[in-house]
Amino acid sequence: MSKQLPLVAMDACCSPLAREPLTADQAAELSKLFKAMSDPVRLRLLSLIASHAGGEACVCDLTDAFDLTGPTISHHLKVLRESGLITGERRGTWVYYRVHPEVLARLSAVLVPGGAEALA
Amino acid sequence: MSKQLPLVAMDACCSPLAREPLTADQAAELSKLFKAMSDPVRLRLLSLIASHAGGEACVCDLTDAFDLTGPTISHHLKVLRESGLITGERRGTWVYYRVHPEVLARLSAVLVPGGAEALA
DNA sequence: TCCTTGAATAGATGTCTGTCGAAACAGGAT
DNA sequence: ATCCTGTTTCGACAGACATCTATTCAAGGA
Repeated sequence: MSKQLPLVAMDACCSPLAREPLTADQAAELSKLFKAMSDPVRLRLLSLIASHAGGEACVCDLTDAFDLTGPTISHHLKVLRESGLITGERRGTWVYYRVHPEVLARLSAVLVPGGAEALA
Repeated sequence: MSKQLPLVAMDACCSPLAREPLTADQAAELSKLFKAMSDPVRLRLLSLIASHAGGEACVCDLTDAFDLTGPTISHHLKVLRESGLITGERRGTWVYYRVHPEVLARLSAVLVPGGAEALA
């Protein structure tokens, strides 16, 4: 549980969608992030974690918010983790997740012209 | 070809992901947009259209940029159209597409805390 | 009118993905 | 050591999706 840092969105980051055509590689990288967020459950998970007090939430909190089994939630968390959007850390019995705000920020910047400057 | 205006992203728009948990409905709407952008080809199409001179591109320009058949490109354009991200207009022989920048902007705003203000 | 070209639709197919139940793993408590 | 609870992994299955070929529709030009 240590190699899922923001490997993505580092080079495919800073050129807004509308400034010049994405290369195939950039598009492939970005699409992974969007795909991770293309599921309603994962979006709510992301939002639950991001908006939770202290910036982190334990899996137990998350599971209760859905009519889904534990394994399904765990699967979605894994997708978010492997996309670099969140990280999970085990502390004792529970596992706590927190978001990587930089990744969200970069993604946000890609969508709007001049969005890259907002990161500086 | 007229009812695919920004039906989405109008009410699920303005509360950043990290401020409060998304409702199931908001997540469902947003996920449609992200799903539309979760394909590399569609991302490149979006970028090609958005960055094209005059803010619009005809299908013929787009098709040449990929090793894909016409119907496949047409399919992807339809997905983007039905998600409200682009609109298409026929002028004579060719069909021209352009993006809806507001939708991209709202999406961008959802991702970052305080992003909603950037729209005002 | 007919033919040609650009674009969309229809149908088919192989792959990916969201979900589940069952089982395995990790820590703490008894 | 043994159980109990929280979390992840495994295997399976139904539905969704990207792509293709063949066909159809739209608009001009001969």
